[in-house]
Amino acid sequence: MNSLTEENYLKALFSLSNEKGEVNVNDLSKRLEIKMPTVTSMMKRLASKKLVNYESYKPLRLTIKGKKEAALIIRKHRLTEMYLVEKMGFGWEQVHNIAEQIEHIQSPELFAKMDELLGYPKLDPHGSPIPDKNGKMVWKEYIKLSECKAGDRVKLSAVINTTTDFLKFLNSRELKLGLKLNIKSVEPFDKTMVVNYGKRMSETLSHTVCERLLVEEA
Amino acid sequence: MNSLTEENYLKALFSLSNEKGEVNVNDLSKRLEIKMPTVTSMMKRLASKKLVNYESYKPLRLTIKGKKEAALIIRKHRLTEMYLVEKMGFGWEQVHNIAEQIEHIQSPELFAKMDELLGYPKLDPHGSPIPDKNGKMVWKEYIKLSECKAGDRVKLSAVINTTTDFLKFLNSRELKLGLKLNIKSVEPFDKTMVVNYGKRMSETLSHTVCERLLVEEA
DNA sequence: TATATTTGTTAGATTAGTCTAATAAATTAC
DNA sequence: GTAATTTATTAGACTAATCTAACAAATATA
Repeated sequence: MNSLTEENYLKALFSLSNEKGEVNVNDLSKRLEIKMPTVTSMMKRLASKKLVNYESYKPLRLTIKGKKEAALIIRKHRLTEMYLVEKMGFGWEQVHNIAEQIEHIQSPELFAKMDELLGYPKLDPHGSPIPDKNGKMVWKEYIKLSECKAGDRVKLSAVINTTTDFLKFLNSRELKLGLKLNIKSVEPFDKTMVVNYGKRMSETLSHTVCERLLVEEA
Repeated sequence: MNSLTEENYLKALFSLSNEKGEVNVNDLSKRLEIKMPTVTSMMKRLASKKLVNYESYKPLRLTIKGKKEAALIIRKHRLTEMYLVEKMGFGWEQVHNIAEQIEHIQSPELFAKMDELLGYPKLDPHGSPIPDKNGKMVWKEYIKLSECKAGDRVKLSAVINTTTDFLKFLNSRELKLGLKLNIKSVEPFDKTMVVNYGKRMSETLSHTVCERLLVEEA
């Protein structure tokens, strides 16, 4: 069994690897807000548990076992978020911190029950895939809204980099998953987009926002 | 903020105090399965946080503040047990270990939501009172079934000393809270009782079982 | 390429939470 | 009322998880 701390390192390493390929001690240190020497020593510990392949001065890599354990923690996190939103009535901007704690609960029964009550969902409230019981996780092929062009009609399918403030911003504009968006124009200077959707005929979205919205063909 | 470990000491001390009045280092040591020197040093820590009144060789006493914090952890535990049973479909014998973990979650919103969804329950699935938001908790005046006599008609209102095995035993006899029991006879030799209830016309209950069943006048 | 900067490791200290061994106080038994 | 037993404390060691300071390797820059 891994400690809560070890689980947090695994999860962070897993996420960073998916985000940017090679992960350094420095990257992990910044993500976890833990000093580099501490990270180095934890990497040695996780290496001794066969969860990480660690060699001095080389990029950090999870082993197959490490990836699986990380994915199963993320599974618990995302099932919890989905449960909190779907069954308890929380908003998608409220669930991260609670799930961050509940993901460490040791009880296969609890998560099996959530899964069952939710009808075995494939995606969490932010559109991210929920890894299956074996830790398998597949992202559908989305593109960023920022990569689309004027005239495109797309469906909003996932949101990434989901800070509370960003999610509150999306709430304020009634931007929800599943929504169809029409891109009216893209400002060449700053890549700001003007879109319409639902009853909103002309909403302006900054490039920063558009980069965090994942869409597919409508 | 108290650590998970500190919370467990507070909770154990609170429960032991309610069970037997004066609590020694030795009692707490046995309850937590932690050696006495460790308990002594934790008591000094909790004393420095004004949660426990500690004097060498004297019985341990929670301060008002310590009692309140302990009761609020028990509140989270019992709300969670109730939620797991009422909203997720777990059996009363399955919820203790999950609640034991979830009681440490730091999220007033989560427990407020459980409370709301449950309709502000006063009792947990075992009939124990749920402390209110101020840590106030009142036990109704129950007596042990073992203290009743032949001919009494009583209502089963709470169960105590609820190990998983005991709760499974109750399940196997269809013994649930709210049930009306008629005491047919009490064996003077070993205090075994013969009772009937529901469709069961003659069930024999050992003294050990009867001491763990709390009843009130039917 | 030599130097400066960034990144990573080693060494050593700190705190929380645990233990065992030794000792001391309190209680119980004779 | 002394001795035996139980209970409690002190002292010292250990692991997990963190830190800072110093040094070393790798990378970027001039």
